[in-house]
Amino acid sequence: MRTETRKAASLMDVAKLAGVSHQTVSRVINHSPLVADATRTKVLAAVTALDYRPNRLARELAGGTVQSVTVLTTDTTLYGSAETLGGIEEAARAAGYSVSISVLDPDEPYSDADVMARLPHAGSPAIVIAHDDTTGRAMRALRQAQPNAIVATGGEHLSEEPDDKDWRITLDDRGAAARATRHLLDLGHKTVHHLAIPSKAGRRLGWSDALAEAGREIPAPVECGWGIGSAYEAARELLDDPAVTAILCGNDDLAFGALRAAHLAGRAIPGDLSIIGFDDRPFAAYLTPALTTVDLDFRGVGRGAFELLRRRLERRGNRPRPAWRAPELIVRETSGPPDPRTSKGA
Amino acid sequence: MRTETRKAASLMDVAKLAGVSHQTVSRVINHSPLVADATRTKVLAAVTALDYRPNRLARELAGGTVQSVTVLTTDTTLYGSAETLGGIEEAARAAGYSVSISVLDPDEPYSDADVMARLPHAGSPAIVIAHDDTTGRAMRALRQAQPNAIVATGGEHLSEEPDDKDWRITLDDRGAAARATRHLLDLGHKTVHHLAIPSKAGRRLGWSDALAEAGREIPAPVECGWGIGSAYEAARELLDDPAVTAILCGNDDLAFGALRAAHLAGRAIPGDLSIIGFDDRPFAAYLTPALTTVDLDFRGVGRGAFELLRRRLERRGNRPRPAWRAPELIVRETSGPPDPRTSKGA
DNA sequence: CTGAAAGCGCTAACAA
DNA sequence: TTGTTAGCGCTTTCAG
Repeated sequence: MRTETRKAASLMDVAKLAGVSHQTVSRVINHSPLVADATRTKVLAAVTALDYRPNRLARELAGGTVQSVTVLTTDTTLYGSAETLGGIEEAARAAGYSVSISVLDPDEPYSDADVMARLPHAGSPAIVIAHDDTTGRAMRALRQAQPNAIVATGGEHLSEEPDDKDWRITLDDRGAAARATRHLLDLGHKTVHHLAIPSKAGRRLGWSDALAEAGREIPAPVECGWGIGSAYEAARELLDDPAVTAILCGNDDLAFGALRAAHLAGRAIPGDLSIIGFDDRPFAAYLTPALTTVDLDFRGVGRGAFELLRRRLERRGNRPRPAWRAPELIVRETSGPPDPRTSKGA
Repeated sequence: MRTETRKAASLMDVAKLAGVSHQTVSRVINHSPLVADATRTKVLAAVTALDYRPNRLARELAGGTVQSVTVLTTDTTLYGSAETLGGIEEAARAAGYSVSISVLDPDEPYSDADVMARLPHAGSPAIVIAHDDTTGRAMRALRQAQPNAIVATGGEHLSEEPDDKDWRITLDDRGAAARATRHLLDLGHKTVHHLAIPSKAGRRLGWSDALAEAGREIPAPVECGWGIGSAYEAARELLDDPAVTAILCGNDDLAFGALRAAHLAGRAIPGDLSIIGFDDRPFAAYLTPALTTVDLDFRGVGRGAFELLRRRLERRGNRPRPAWRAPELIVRETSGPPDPRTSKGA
């Protein structure tokens, strides 16, 4: 049997037991060097005896010391978000910060005030994982209200501010998309189609960049959701056209759906159809055939975002140097030269 | 241009501007009925003018009113965890609570104190998403220290306490595993093999329950990790034995890996091999062939966990009645009768 | 209906 | 090296 409901010990309780002032206890807790060893020992004993643990709330309130971040996103399940969140949490915990999350409904038209209301108090630090319109808007709202306490990740398109780099972390998915598209072109495809995620992200831009640069026809991108199902439907339609020999997908889930549609349409991969995804999720290597895709280091970006935020808050140093992997095309089995015998159309 | 660094307005500021005491402002904010309409109007005007937003920290400190939960888990990426977290957040936000997360390393041998240190202060409420040894241990540590402020989800096996139901939410994955196994047996399989997730969860028990009940041979379960890769390796080995005609997998990722291995081994599905997963993740329906699996309502469980916690904290009512879907076997294309022509062995 | 006083648990600034 | 006095922004309790 344990003592169940005894109130938690406070600084005062420890001070009394140790026969010192509460301030001295505070010093010990905070590793101040200005405490005599003997005193420290006494205090520490009392701390142990009472199983004292500092109260984070009181600490933050009194000190004005921020030790927590709120992360705003629209989905805890979306791969990129989940990984980014994991990275933030990892770095935050290592630095002694706590992290709260608040998820926004992608379909809700939040006002600036709505967004602000998600924070524990005015001016409290936040990181927004920006990847769609809603999170983009949230980012801008926070950016206006508390320039110093906000950092965002993802979605290049979501801001036009030039000093962007001081408070945002982005992955160069635009460049990566261009490289992936060129890879397909180099393989001999006449053009590349695009299944787009709801985010009007760099991927879409990079894709058209590469096509334009190569002087190829730029087909209309097909708007999909985030999920497999939407890509499956979209691809079914797209594949009615035998001239479609290559598809760049906005993420691995879309590629997954496209793969399924291709299979059902009797298209051989990569002979009849090449498919490239984005994210390099764990399943990508285990699809049949294994998916060519772009590795995106969301976890690293999450860590970087936290570091950037911390530096702004603590006003020391400046932007951390990137400690995450740059996007990289992982060529596997779903991309290859178009089979001349099967290019029925065009 | 906005005013960038002006300190946030406090209750006092509002009070001054409205010409009332800060106490009255507090009443207005908290919707106390004991305020004259005229006063309320004045106050509200001041609130708007100053863009006042209450400080959650101060509120909790002063009132002793808890408005936040900490969620403990080992992985933000694992499907079950991510969904459960989403459910908790959803319910928590609706109730005006904030949610923090803290992730534990599955390989770290945490002491009870380590676990407690993850909370903002002694006695603060927590929900642990328990699905492996580490989270199970964390659950027990918290359970001892603050019986009223903790609720856990998942992993039936992780506790032996009989009054369990008062502070835990579990899904009957044991029963579901038994049903899935029987489904396979009914289809004509002699026995069913099992690819096990690291959690010694009900799934494993249900599987052996059903086999024992039917008087069949119970093969040794194959220990896998959480991921596709581990199942792929395990299945490759398992499939060397032609007598293996049915595999129940601990989750959909494992089923995914097994599917890939089966494909490479030249096994026709479901003719040569039946595979069943767990979770009914979005991709399950889009695998080729589509995966037979068990729908598990993690999100609902997350919501339920929060509700249960809240009731304990607010000491009102009792256990909420389950508002989540019971596990259900979704039969798709990977389960079928063994093809007599191909049962080379046994 | 409203205000004044006290205090949540802690840190900061100063004094001793 | 230590203690004292404020006060963070709010809620609670008690008087008016």
